[in-house]
Parts: sequence; structure tokens; C-alpha cells
Amino acid sequence: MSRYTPAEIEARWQAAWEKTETFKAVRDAAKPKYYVLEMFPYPSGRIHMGHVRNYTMGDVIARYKIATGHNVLHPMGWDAFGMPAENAAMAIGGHPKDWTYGNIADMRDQMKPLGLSIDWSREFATCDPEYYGQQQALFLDMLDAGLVYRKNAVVNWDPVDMTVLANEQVEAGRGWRSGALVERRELTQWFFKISDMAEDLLDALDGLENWPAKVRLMQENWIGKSRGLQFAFSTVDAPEGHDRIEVYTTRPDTLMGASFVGISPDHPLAKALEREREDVAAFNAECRRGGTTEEAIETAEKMGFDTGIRVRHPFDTAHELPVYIANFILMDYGTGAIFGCPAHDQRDFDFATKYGLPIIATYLPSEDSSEDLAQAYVPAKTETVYYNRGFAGEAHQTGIEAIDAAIAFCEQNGVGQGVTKYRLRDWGLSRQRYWGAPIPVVHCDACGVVPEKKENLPIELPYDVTFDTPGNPLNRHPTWRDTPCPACGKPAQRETDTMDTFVDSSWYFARFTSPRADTPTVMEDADYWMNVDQYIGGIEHAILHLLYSRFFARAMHITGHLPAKAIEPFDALFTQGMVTHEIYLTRDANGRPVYHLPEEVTDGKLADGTPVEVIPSAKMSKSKKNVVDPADIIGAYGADTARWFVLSDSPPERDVEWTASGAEAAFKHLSRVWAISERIAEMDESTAGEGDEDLLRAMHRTINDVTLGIESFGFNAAIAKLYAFTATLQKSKAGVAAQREAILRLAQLMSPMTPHLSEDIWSRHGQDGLIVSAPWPTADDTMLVDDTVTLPIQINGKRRSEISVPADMSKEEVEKLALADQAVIRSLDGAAPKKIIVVPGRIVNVVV
RNA sequence: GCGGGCGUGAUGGAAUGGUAGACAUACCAGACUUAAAAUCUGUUGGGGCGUAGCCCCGUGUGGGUUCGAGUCCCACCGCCCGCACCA
Repeated sequence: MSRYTPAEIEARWQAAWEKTETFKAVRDAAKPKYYVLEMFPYPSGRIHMGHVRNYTMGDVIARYKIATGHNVLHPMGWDAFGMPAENAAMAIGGHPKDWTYGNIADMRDQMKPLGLSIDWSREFATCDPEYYGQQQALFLDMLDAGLVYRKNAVVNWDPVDMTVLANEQVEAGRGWRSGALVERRELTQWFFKISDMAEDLLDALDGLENWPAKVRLMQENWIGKSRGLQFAFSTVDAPEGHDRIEVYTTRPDTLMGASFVGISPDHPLAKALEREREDVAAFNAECRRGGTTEEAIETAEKMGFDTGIRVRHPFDTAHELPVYIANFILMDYGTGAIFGCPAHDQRDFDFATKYGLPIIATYLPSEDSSEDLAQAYVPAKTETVYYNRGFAGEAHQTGIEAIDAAIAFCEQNGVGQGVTKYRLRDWGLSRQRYWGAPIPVVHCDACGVVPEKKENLPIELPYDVTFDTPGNPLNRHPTWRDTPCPACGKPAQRETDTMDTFVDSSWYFARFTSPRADTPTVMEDADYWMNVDQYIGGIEHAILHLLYSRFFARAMHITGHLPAKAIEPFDALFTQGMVTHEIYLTRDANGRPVYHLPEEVTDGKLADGTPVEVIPSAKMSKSKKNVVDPADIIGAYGADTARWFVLSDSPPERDVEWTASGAEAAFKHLSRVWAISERIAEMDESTAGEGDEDLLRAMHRTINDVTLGIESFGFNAAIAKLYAFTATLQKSKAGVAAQREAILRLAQLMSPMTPHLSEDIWSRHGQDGLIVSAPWPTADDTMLVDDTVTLPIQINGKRRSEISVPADMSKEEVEKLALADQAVIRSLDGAAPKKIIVVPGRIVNVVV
């Protein structure tokens, strides 16, 4: 008997799909469209199991949607700009462009054997001038629409390499190459006005019903809408022009507990003092050490500097508070200045304790509570507390009520006003790097900052650059910067900053609808294919990429590049987990870990018998030697096995651990299905059988369960049902007609996961056409209902017995039967039951 | 530090608030075989007793809601993701 040979089968069916252009997406008004998209990959050079899992999930959806009569768009491209290409050029020489396109070619070659239903005719890379030229056009339109502007912002500055560092290039406050202590330095940069859309981006989250609730919540918190009071303290002994300090607070009800005012080291007053006073300059310099991330700032030791300046309390001008410069106050949020209320904020409490400032409670749990606090008293805003120093509202009220009352009181008395603020900051898109889309503007001595003319696009990156010294090669290129001013024609200089790679990935989904057009999009295509019906990618993109894409879709609508319906570009979102693998390690003489490849380890030991430590479920990483190369798996077992396994072993939103035994098992299972198919194909046509009805009932049940499983992303559960049905079919003694029906439906149900094997079975049994084009099987509802059901009987909520009853038996009769059950009689011991709960078709619970 | 999530046998996991552990791995046993591999079949959460049966415990820890909680609520512990220049 012949054997399951995936290498041969898979090549054959991939050729067949290519020949018939099965996956080429063409607009067809007669069919419902379906756009499925997985987050496109960065072309690192090798695909990994995470990619296989991500694209297989999308492929299952795409193939299922094809089978259910949809016109499916399933494209693929490359997120091709970014730092790794420049790092490679620095580390191993060569050019980012060559490195990137080489990687793309390699990865495409590794992806094609997976048999994905991708329309490769739409492929593009974000580093193609055809793509980033259209992106430059979008930028100019957004500039024109007032959605782009320039302002100063801080960057990580490496004072030795004299270059800007990315956050990931700052390790423990030092530059990764130079080892120098990093400083925060201001630079003029380009920004998208995403904060203008904060309210809409927040409100529209409610409409994203098919997004995970956790992602919507994360975005809501990121946008961070708050209602508070903005007011000014008048200053005493401050430099000229600083007679007021504007502060913003979300807790105006604690105003009577204010014991200091804190300003950011980047606050205009701090900067003014810095120019005149060495001690302030030294403190501010100290504060500016370290990276720019919020994490670095918030975890740094809290430091304050008493400026000697005082402010007057707005309710009691005789009462003066000290003004501190504090390293934990962000200039980007609010006004860059706060008042500290140590009694009700742990950070302020620690600060007050450190600098000997008073701790004044404004509210307490009750009237007889002590005012001496060992730590900040921070109850939930919904809790009712006693205001011992309240000035607005009731003595007993919740924080929410007190805040509203305080804002109203302050507005009436001319102390500031209630304002709404957002945590969301504008999106800085400038990067002082080569391998990105050039920002298409020109700096002219006479005209200032001038947008490039659209007919001059794309502004292409020069190829003749070197990476032997740190910094942006565009800055030191001999001629690239020189260009006539688009306005006056006199010699001028190009902007050398390039765009953040998040810009590239914020509209690629729209470009896929008309990837070769000489405008960013074509309205007819965008209107037909948008929105993305199902978007699939990693949870790590929950905030930035998805929020930026939502902003960009709105901006593209405003500038006429997307229809109104596409301002929320992703109708449904699914966030999938990682593929992990055990790490095997031993220790060297100094106790440092030495990692070992999986193939070096058998039964927990190395070849020489040394036992290894095993770390389970670890993210795949080359340095930890726990990477499994999909090419090796496809070579050994075929793509269908790899696809089947990555879906079978864990729910798709969770991590899945790659195990050699699991892959082996997947392969065995597919071999078994293939063998069953062969056996049925060779059955004598006249063979009579028994149990046709049972087999067909199981088949319809499986059609139902697998369909629901695919539609709800329950791929692992769907696969469990397919395992079970395969076992049923294998043991079945049914006649040839029923068995043939069963194997054909099984092949169809498996086809989204194992498309090659399914095509092979389809053709082996003489079916016309390709299985990929065959309509999805439907379950016969009458075959799904059983005549009798088994009801578990609980006594006090614990299962003690069960009864078998007709499915349509009345509650009363079920109750009678339950009371006649031996276990129930025994526990009742002659007494009457307190209560009987009968849930029809589910359970009986007797309370004794 | 802040925001979000997750936690179930030896392992991955299943379970619209209704029989916890489906399905798979691993292990063990059996069939076939001279033998092994392959294949097939079966057992397996822990503990106990008077062992065809029955009882107790069990979904990170502690509490709560409910006739009934892996599932809902609160607190804690551990791990993971994000924190605006990694992609």
C-alpha cells in the first residue's frame, strides 16, 4: 500500500492553485467581499513559527470564506523599513536596500511552500519607491489639511557617538555602542496631530464590537481622557514673566491639602532659572540623564529641588507653598506643573517625607479618623468619605461628587476652570535615520519650510551612502540635500529626517486594495474592498500600531483617499499568541547558562549524559537556541503538518509550545486520514455495511462543531472534533456510500487547515474541480438532535448520579424520576428535598 | 512605577454559571512480531475504604455571590504584553 507523501502532494496542488489563479482577487459586485489580513512581517530573512501560526490562522479564515461564497482578498507585503537593515550594514557591511530585498526574496521562498491562499500579485514592500512615494503624497495632503506640524521634542542623545538613539538602543541609561550616559535633548521634529482626534478615537472604540475588549480598554486608557481643574498659582520672587504657574489637577477637591508645587525640569520656569543659576542647571542636567521612556522616568529615583520660589494658595494668599523642580513631572502631560497633595497620593507622600513637607489630609474615612497618616489615604473615587478640609459640596461625599463640586466652586470664585485633557500625545514621526521614507519638505533660507511638489515625488533615498560612522548618512551625503526651493527656485536643502516606520504600517491595508495605482488609493477599489473584515496579529500591537492606523484612516478620509466607512479600517481584530519552545541549558564553571539546541538533548540529557535544565514555554530566540525553523519542519513532515500542529495544540489567542512529539503526532494523524481515504477508495462498491446512520450522525455533528469552531476562532477545539470524527470513521463498519460521504466531508472540513491533503483526497475520490472552490458542507439539523439525553443529578451541587430521559420530557416528570434515583433516596433519608432545580437538557440539582 | 492580560493532571489544553480534565502529548500495559520499528487496543488528577462499589480532596492563594463557580466579584502571589524612536 502506498504512503502519504506530502512533498509530492503539496507541490502538485500549489501548482494547480497557481495555474487556475485561484487566489487572485478581482472586484466582483455580484459576490460579497471578504478582506482578511494578517499583520505583515518585517523581512528579517527567516520566517519563524510565529509567522506560520499567524498566516495559517488567516489562511483558515480566507479558505473558509472562499468556501462559503465570498470574494476574498488575502494579500501579503513587507514592513521593510527600519533599524535592523542599518544595523546589519554597520555590523556586516553591505547596503540596507540590498540586505532588505535579499531578505524579502528569501522569506517569500520560505512562505510559498506553506500553501497560503495569498494573492501574490498584490505584494509590495514599504521600501519600494512606488509605495513610499505615495506615502509622501499622503504626507503632503495631511500637511495641507493641517494635520502635520513641527515642534520641539526630546530624544535620547548619545554624547559620545553624537547621535540620536532609539529607546531599545538605550540599555540601563547608557548608549548600546558607546556605553555613554544618555541625555535627553530637544530637537525640532515633525508631528501628526493625533491628539485633535482623541475624542473621536475614544468614542469610536464602542463601535468596535469585534475587537477584543482588552484591546479597546488598553486604547481607552492610553488616550486617557480626564476631567480636572486648570488654574494658576501666583508666584513670589519668581523671574520676570513667571508671575503665574498654571497647574492641572484631576483632584481639585484636595486643594486644601496642597503642600508644594512641582514643575517639570523642562518647564519654562525651570529653564529660565537654569539660565541664571548653576545649582538649578546642575539639578536639571541630573534630571535629563537617562532615556526618554516613561518607564525610565517613572522608575527613576524621585528627586526634587527647592527653587526658593514660593506661590500663594488661591484660597488663602497668606499661605505660601514652595516650588520644587521634580524629575517625575512630565512636560508633555497637562501643563508640566502640579500641586502635590501628600495625604492622598503615595508618590507625593514619599516626596513630602523625603523633603520634610507637611502632610495635610483633606478627607478621611470618617469623622473620628486620625489625621496622622502612615501612608497616603487613596480610596476609590466612588467611595463616600468625610471631608475634614472640604470647601465645596457636602461633608460626606464621594470623590467624584467632591471633584465636581470643587470645579464648580472654583469656576464661580474665579480660580481656574474645569477642563478636559487627554494623556494621548501627538505622534512624532521624525527619525534621524537613513532607512525610512524621506519627509518631502525643503528648507529654504528665504521661504522657510516648503512642501515638495507632488510631481517631484517620490523623493528617493540615495543609494551611495556609507554606514561607517554614526549618525544619519543623509546629513553627510555630498549632494542629496541640494535642491531648488519648490516655492522660489533658489538653492535650498532637503529635510534629512525620515518617517517613523509606524507611518508605513498605518495605511498598507488601504494600499493593498489598489497596490499599483499612481495615487495612494483608488476610490472604487477602496470602496469595494474596505474595510478589513478580519485583521490578525500580535497583542504587542494593541496600542500603537492599531491606534495610529485608526488615526491614519481618518486622515486619509479627510484628504479624500478613503471612503467615510473606512475610518475604522478593521471591522474585526484577533490577537494571536506566540509560538514558544523549551529552552535547554547547562551551567559553566561560573554558573552562567550555556544553551543547547533541541536536537542535542535526549530524555533530558546531553549525549555525554549531563542533565539539562528545562525552561518551558519560552519565546523563541536565536541566542537561547530554542528556535524551530519552519523550513526544517516542512522538509520533514510537509506544510500541512506544520499548519495542523500550530493550530491544534492551544487556543489561538494563547501561546502555543512547539514540541517535536506534537509535530510527529500531527504528521501521524494526517497519514492516518490519508490511509483511511485509500482504504475507502479501494472498498468494493457492493459492500453492504452497518451503522450508516451512526456514522452520518457523527458526520453532521462534526460539520456543525467545526463550522462553529472556525467562525469563533476555536481552531484547537475544531481540530479536537476532527480527531474524534476520524477515530469514528476509522472504526466504522458502514457501507461504502456512507464512508465515501464521510471521508469527503472530512476532507472539506480539514481543507482550511490542511489544504493540500484535502485536495488530494478530493481528487482521489473522483470529485470534479478543486476542493478549495467546493461549497462548504452544511449540517442537517435533524441529524443533530438526539432522542434521549443523559442528565447528571447533583445533590447540593455535587454530581452524585445520572438518569437517561427522552429529550422532550417535562420538568415535572424529570423531577419525579430524579427523586426515584437511588443516590437521591439515600441522601434524602426519608426527608423532603428543600428545593429541586431542573435545567431542561442540562442538569438536575436536589438541595437536601 | 503605570496600563492590560493570563494562571486547570506529568505536559499543551477542553468545559453558553450546570457531569472538571474533551482532544492531543508523555508514561505504562496489551495485541501483532523471532525481535525492534511501525500500526492497533487499553489504563492514567490526588488520597482513602469494607475495592463490580463508595467516600473525601482538587482549576495559583485567601475570601465573597449563587441551588450550583475553572467561569462572576474583591484582595493577594506568580508569569506575560505595552509604556509613545524595536517591529
